[in-house]
Amino acid sequence: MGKSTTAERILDAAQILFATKGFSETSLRHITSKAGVNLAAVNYHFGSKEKLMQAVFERTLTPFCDNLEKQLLTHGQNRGATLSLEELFGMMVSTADGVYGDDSKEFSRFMRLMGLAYTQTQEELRAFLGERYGMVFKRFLVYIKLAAPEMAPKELFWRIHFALGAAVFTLASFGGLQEVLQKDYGMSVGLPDVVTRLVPFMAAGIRGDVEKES
Amino acid sequence: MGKSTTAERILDAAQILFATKGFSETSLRHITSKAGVNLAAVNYHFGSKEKLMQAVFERTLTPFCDNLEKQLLTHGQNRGATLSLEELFGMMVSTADGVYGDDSKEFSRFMRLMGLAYTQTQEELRAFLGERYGMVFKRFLVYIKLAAPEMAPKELFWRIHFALGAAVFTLASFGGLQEVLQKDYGMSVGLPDVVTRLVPFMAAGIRGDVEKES
DNA sequence: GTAAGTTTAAAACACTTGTTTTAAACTTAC
DNA sequence: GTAAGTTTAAAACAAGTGTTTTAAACTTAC
Repeated sequence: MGKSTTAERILDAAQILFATKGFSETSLRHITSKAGVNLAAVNYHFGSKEKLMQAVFERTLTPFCDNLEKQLLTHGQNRGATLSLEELFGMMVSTADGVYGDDSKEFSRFMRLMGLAYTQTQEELRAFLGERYGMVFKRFLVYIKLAAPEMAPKELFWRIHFALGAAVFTLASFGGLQEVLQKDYGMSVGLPDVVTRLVPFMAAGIRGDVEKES
Repeated sequence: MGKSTTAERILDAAQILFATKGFSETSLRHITSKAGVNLAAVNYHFGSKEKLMQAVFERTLTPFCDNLEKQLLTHGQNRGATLSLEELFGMMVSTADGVYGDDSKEFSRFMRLMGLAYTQTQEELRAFLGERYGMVFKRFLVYIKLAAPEMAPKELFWRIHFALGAAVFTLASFGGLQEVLQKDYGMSVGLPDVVTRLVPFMAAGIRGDVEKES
């Protein structure tokens, strides 16, 4: 365990603390003390707390997006047919799996981090993520449109955000929900369990297996 | 505008600032300066920042829950048949409508506040809300269970939270999404428009018009 | 071994935070 | 008018924040 560099240990500690307590609620002194390094080291390696936050996201978001795009291109070209919604969302899940290996705890942690990035008001961080990864997101949206071609753009727009909300909200509050489920139902669940339920929910909602009653 | 009491002006300012910036990111000095009152007034009337947060939620959550329960009881007894998911969610919408009148901006703001209460790590606030409004929430869950009787409890638990996430996320970021829709699609929508799309989405997702593929 | 880069220790900086206190002024009710 | 309650002003408190600086020690590469 002594092999990791100071910068890596800072990133590890920061990722854990950010995910569990939020950004504003986590201090640099808390991070460095958990990492077992000196306070000055964080500014030496990253420059500021803001840049440290960006580095935490960059470290795992970059390989994730690279892998996802690779998968999208190959699967999109191999078969002339369009990808289904389930296949698209499943692709994201398997990509995340590939990046995180079987360390589902780290995966869960980063998912919560993504939720916080959306929910928490961190203007600079949001700008950074948008500028850096916005294109990948938009390219993914194109595939979703292809998977639901008969739907009006306006309707699809809202349904995508409904589905996105379901995912972000659930993953962001995953820890809390886990506790409730344990206490009230006496059941325990892991993140993969939830994700496999989440994907069909999103797909069904977007596809809209809804018969109008009015 | 000079009619409102000091306590009310503090609550108003706090509600707006909490909703837009989050809890930790909003200082008491920011609140009191926006409210145009003295800093000491907040501790005089509420005791602490934590109690102020609770008071903000209590002010609008209490009438909402009271009205909802009243509606649930009358509609549940009048007809022996169970209420459908669409009817249940529609009941929440009309209850919110009744409490907030046509001030859709305040409604949207409070929805975002509810989202933050779930997402943001505020242990004391979560405990307070659970203790104070947990029963109403559970009673509502019973009606949902009756509307989807054939589903496993665990599965239903998660689908409810998926649907909840879709609602909270969408309504909370309604203002931002409206802008995007206007800019990218040249379309404008009102809150009722979105709600009428949201209710079927939630109902379809929970009911689970999904065929298992594994 | 020398130089460059890294890490630590300790302290200080300027600033913000929630909270409390003091005294004076104001409002309301009886 | 007196008393109780309210609100303000201003200041201080103790604690925590991100950031910077200093000097010394350590590691690595050439």
